[in-house]
Amino acid sequence: MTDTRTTTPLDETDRLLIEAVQRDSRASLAELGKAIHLGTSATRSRLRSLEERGVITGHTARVSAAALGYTLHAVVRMKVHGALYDRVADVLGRHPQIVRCLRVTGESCYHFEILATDMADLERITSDLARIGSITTDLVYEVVADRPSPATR
Amino acid sequence: MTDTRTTTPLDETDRLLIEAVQRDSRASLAELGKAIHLGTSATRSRLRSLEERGVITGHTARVSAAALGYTLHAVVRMKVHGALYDRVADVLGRHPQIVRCLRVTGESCYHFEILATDMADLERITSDLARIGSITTDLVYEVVADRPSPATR
DNA sequence: GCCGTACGCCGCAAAATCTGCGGCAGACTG
DNA sequence: CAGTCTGCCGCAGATTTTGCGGCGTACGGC
Repeated sequence: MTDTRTTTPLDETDRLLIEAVQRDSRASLAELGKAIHLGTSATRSRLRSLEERGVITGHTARVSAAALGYTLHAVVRMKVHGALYDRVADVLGRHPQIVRCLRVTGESCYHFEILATDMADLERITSDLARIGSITTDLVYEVVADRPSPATR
Repeated sequence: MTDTRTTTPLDETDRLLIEAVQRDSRASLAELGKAIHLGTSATRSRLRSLEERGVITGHTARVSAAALGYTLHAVVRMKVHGALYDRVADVLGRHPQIVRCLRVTGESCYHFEILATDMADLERITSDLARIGSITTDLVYEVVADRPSPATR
């Protein structure tokens, strides 16, 4: 659920800070501060504020799926059967390898991205999905781009 | 391009460390160390090793697209026309709001995820894509799940 | 069995960073 | 013009990071 509270809008400095911390979330406050031309105290208070307002929702490491042993990466589109919408959450709970799930308009009701160690592993997950909707599975050759949301106009 | 160097495989401690730093990449070495039952020195050397081996590819902040002013989130599937494959990189260069691009098997050759401030903004980008392939655009109602790759079996 | 080497972890001390707080300047209000 | 509020600075103590020496275990050669 998206938080729609109305808070102070982001100023240019906030946006620069967001881009800096998207580039390297383990950077020190001094380094982040350099990017926004502020001292460490002000940088810290802005960072805390962005976190508390829900603009920054967390700090995470980007990890190579291949290095973790996932040789397959699939995109699955699904049209849910009948009234089985609430079953989606169950499936997500059962399969942490479903790393992304979007509810969308159009022909398919859901888009999934799945990581799998091999075909059997992938089929184990897709067959579970197929119990609640009709699916189309595409394999990913290459992640061409995966980048942060642009924060500055 | 995926790095396919053969390096030492990940042990259980590496995988625990990966999960810890996926949970909070701004955590201190002491905190991360607690999760893997090691001191700060050992934690640091393992973290550095994972980074150097390309297992951890970076540390980044998760940011709410809505808070940045993106009211629309779209998924676009595209079948490239003729020999226009190399034009995809150009389009990605022109539009930072295309936050994800996957090259896939099947009917569509590419999957994109696009953030837009409004319909006009979205159309500006999709019409650029439409110049190199036939596209299908779905809007995202909700990001149901977006989580890190599972590192432990 | 016994040495030599390599690897991974510990612990230390110095440097860097974080944290909480007081103070100050500019904006806005009555 | 005084009062208040907001946002930034800078300081000092606490915490964290960093680089390095040392130790124990595993492994291979002899």
